[in-house]
Amino acid sequence: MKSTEKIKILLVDDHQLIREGIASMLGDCNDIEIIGSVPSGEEAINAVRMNRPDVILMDIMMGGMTGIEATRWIKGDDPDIKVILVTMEISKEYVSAGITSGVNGYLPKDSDKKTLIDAIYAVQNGGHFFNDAIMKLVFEDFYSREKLKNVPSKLPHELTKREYEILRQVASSKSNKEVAESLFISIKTVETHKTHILEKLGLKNTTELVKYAIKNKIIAVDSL
Amino acid sequence: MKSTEKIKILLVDDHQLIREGIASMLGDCNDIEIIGSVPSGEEAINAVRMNRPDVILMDIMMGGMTGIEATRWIKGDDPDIKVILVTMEISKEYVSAGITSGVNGYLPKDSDKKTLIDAIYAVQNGGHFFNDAIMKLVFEDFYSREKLKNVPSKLPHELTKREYEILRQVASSKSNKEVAESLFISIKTVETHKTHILEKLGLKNTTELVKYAIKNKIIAVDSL
DNA sequence: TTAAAAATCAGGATTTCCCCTGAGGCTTGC
DNA sequence: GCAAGCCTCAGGGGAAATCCTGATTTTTAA
Repeated sequence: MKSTEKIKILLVDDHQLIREGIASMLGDCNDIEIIGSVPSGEEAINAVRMNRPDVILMDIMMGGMTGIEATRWIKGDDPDIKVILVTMEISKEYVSAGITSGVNGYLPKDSDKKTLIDAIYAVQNGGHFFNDAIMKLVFEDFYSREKLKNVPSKLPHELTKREYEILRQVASSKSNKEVAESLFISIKTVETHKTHILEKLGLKNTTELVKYAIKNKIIAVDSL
Repeated sequence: MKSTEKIKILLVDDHQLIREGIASMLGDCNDIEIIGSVPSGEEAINAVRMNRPDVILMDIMMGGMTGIEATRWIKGDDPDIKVILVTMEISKEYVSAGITSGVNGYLPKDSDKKTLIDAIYAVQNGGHFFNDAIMKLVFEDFYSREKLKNVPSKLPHELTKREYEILRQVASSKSNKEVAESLFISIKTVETHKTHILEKLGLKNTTELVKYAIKNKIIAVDSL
């Protein structure tokens, strides 16, 4: 990039207030130009095709497509476009997923102006930018993983042992029939158990049951 | 620990100069008492059995036994004794090895007095202490590993935008009917899309689709 | 001991899912 | 223009899931 050219920024966030806040933060910066401001990942993808930005500042949690998903899409079209994810709360899962999808930076929404501009310059120059809180988060995750190798997971006995067994199998994408065969019981019994499980946990259907199982570490997500 | 009792420290380093340097740093601290000062890991283990310290400040690289090895021994006898490793240079291997063997803190030798005392208090209160350089080191390692994961994949857009929209909604536990209503299209269309999605992604049914969506951060697990 | 909870199963009704074939309209790229 | 891909919809059918009521046996807990 020639030094005379401004860094072109695209803002993506479903809250207009946030977008305008960032825009005003960057307003008096001579080297930076905001070329677009859209409220969703879908529109971001379109905007990028219309007018290619250098750096995208994007929220993670948005109405439709997540920032992660949009990043993957955009990077698929043009890997040289830099993406900085901006988020309310930082969570380890999203940091690592973000890095895997190729984001170049990660900022909390309460970052100050200097941090924001530093981040933009850093990614524009081919580097990456993750603030201390995020590095700390990744470290804490590393620490707990290294330290807590063999800790037996305990979970509240909301469900009976049998129900728990059914839950695990159903969440592993087995059909009622397959579960029945695997446990040598009737399909009708499986159905009854399943009804009880959904009742007890306040869930609607099997898909919510899968999410419950993943959330509570009853099954692993990578089992695919 | 009663607040009237001092924190009992054991110093372990094969350089007497270092031990005395640390001792003098902690000399005027009323809450801290140095109960021992030994030049090797072996002697540290003996010293611990004679007179139990609360916190051990130990060098990593020593003549015989390393600080890592000594930590493992000591923690095997009494896991409640806190260990802070002190080192000349930081290296990723030693940080991770240290954490695995249960150290509670990790300091470079050029730490100032305040940092040293902060670290002692932190581990004494059940926490851990790793300075910024070490967290950064771990993060950079994490970053490069995560980023490498992405390089070979480089997968094209497997799904169309519409299919992603369907996928997102289905994975959010909506029924075909609900998805159809939300998008103002026919249930039959939703079914067609869904069939295509399952085909393209090599999935069996809706539960696997949910897991795929979670794994790829298309939906969040905590949306329950 | 007795009551409650858990685990098992059935019949029947209704809905939803999944798959198949086929097809019309639409935009995009060559 | 024309092929290709995408989005839309339909009919039909089999499989599966969901929901209901009701029941028996075993296990657990009060």
